[in-house]
Formats: sequence, C-alpha cells, structure tokens
Amino acid sequence: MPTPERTSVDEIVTAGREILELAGPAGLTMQAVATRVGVRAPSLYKRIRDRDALLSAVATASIEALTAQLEAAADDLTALARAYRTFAHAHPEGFRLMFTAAASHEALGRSAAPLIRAASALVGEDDALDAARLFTAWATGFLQMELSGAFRLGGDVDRAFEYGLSRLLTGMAA
Amino acid sequence: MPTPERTSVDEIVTAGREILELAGPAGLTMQAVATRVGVRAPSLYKRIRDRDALLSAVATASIEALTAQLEAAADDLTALARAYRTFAHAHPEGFRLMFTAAASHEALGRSAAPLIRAASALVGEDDALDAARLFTAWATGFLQMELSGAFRLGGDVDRAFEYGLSRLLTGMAA
DNA sequence: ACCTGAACACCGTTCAAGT
DNA sequence: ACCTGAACACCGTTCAAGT
Repeated sequence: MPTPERTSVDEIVTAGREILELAGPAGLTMQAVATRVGVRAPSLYKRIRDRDALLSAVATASIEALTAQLEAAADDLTALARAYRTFAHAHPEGFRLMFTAAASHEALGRSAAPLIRAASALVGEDDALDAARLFTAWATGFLQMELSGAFRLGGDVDRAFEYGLSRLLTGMAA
Repeated sequence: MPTPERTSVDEIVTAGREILELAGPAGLTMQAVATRVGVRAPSLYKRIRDRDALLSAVATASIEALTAQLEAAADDLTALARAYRTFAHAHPEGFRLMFTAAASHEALGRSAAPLIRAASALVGEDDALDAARLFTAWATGFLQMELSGAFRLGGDVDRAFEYGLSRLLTGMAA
C-alpha cells in the first residue's frame, strides 16, 4: 500500500536555507530540517543521500537565487557589484556556504554568465574571463571580509567598496 | 602531588594545524589532537576551553605564519601577492580556516601592516587603507576560488592571477 | 512506497576518582 | 596539579517493522 509523500526535496532545501540563516551551519542539523518539514530525521534519507548532499543542495539553491538577482541587475559591473553585495547582506550564511560546500557546476556556470557578459562589454572577449575573475574575486573577498567582521577596525566600509569598484573599473578599462 | 604537564597549548595548536591539513576541518577532532599529543581527549580541556577555541587558536597561528611570510616578502604589492598565494597553496586548509574561525584581532592587525605599508607607498596615506582592502579582498577571493576549484572550467589560472594583479596595480596608481 | 522507533557509531564535554 | 575512565548529550545514519 503506497504511502503519500509527506515532503519533497524542494521543501527540504527551502527549510535548509531558512534554518541556515536562523541558526548558522552548526544549527543546520538533519533533525532541525526534519522537524521543520514535518517528518522524522530518518525519512530525509529517502530524498537526499546525507547531510553533505543537503549542504551542497542548499549551496546550489543559494547560487541560483543569487543568479536571479544578478540577471535582474543591469548589464554593467557596477550594478552587478551592488546586487552581489545586497544578496550577501540579505543571506549572509547562504553566501558563505556557496564557497564552502560543493555546489553544482551548472549552477556556478550560470551565475558567471552575466558577469562575463558585462566584463566582455568593458574589456573585449579576449580578456573577458580574466576580467570576470578579477571582479568576482574582489567582490567575493570583500564581502567575506565584511561579513566576517574583518573590517571592524575602522574606516568606512561603504566607501571602501566604492573605492575598490571604481579602481577596479579604471584598471580594467586602461 | 603535582603531576608534570604532558603537553602544552603550543603543542596542541601545532598538532591541530597538522591534522587540519591532513584530514580537513571535519577530521580535526579533539580525539585526533589528543592522540597526536599523547594524552586523552578530556585532558585537552585543561588547556583550551573547547573545540571552537581550538579552531580559533589554529586560525590565529595560521595568520601568524602568513604574517611571517608577508614580512619576509619585499615591500611591494606584487611580492606580497605572490607570497600570499604561495602560503595558500602550502596550507590550503589553514588558509580557509583563517576566514571561517574567529581569529585574534591583534594577529589580524599585524598581518595587515605590511599590506598597508606597501599600499601607502603606492597610493599615499589617505587611500592606503582602502587600497589595502581592495588588494586583500581580491587576493583572498581569488585564492579561495582557486582552492575550491571554482576555476576548473578553463582558462589559465596563473595568467588570471597576473592579469588581476597588473590591472589592480594600474587602477590603484591611476 | 514511504514513514518511524530503535539502535549504533562517533564526537564534544563534564566530572569524580586516581596519582 | 594534571590525567583518566566513565558517563551523558547530541548528531548522523541504518534498518527492520509498520502502514
């Protein structure tokens, strides 16, 4: 006698993202996810291999959410930088997890597309990939440092962000 | 009757750094550290508050090791960038941990000093802090992406690093 | 088919008892 | 003083038994 499914991968991943932001990575336990979706922990293993696979799925979902924001931004690097930062502020734990857990290759590729397009418009096709990597590395490092409190010791963080962005664009266009 | 100490904080942190590189963060257990320094796990709690404090201590030690390399590098940003990358390649897990676990403020400040000095020489005192943050953010983000395999999809990573470095210097000097 | 309680392995941590 | 075995709480994971 088949039993109707009481949850789904989507529901589990969504619950995982919510718990991650509320309780951090250590709080993202199989128990917590199970409780939130209304089943017992062992039932989760019908949908996902293990906790690592859950973390990867949550990381991938975060990247996809970020990609949607980047695609909604205008096609220039300034707008993309600000959209990136807005996303990181809104989902700090999901942002961090994107660089910790192994996310899907396809999702990573899709998130890079708008950046490469905007970089290409600025520096040409030949240097587009290197330029996109320069830009992404800076933005990623800056936001991780900002989120981890490495900038606590003084200075205006907003100003530092704009300084970095403008110098980066100057350097790339030169 | 006092018992002689069979280990020390230094020995524990050193063991922690070694285990971290060999077995990753998940392998850095209190048991593994205790075995390596020759005591039982409960004895570690005479020296460090808990596993989180151990992770912080290991992160701080990693930052101090990095600082020593940066101070040994010549006082220009190109040499500092290459020293930074060399360190990250040599201690990938320690490098990652530096941005994950809460490290000591003083250690972080000391590691920033050579960068701010080099940045100041290039852009002047007023912009030195912003420039150092731009540089550090780029290098940190680049190395994290390189270590996490985000660059797997093609292109020459060494070339991308040199491209980023030269564009960054161009933009900062403009 | 899917769900669950029970069980197991493993880890962090505490503590009373040893020396 | 420091060290340890024993114990506890908590978590990930498996599995036989339920429906």
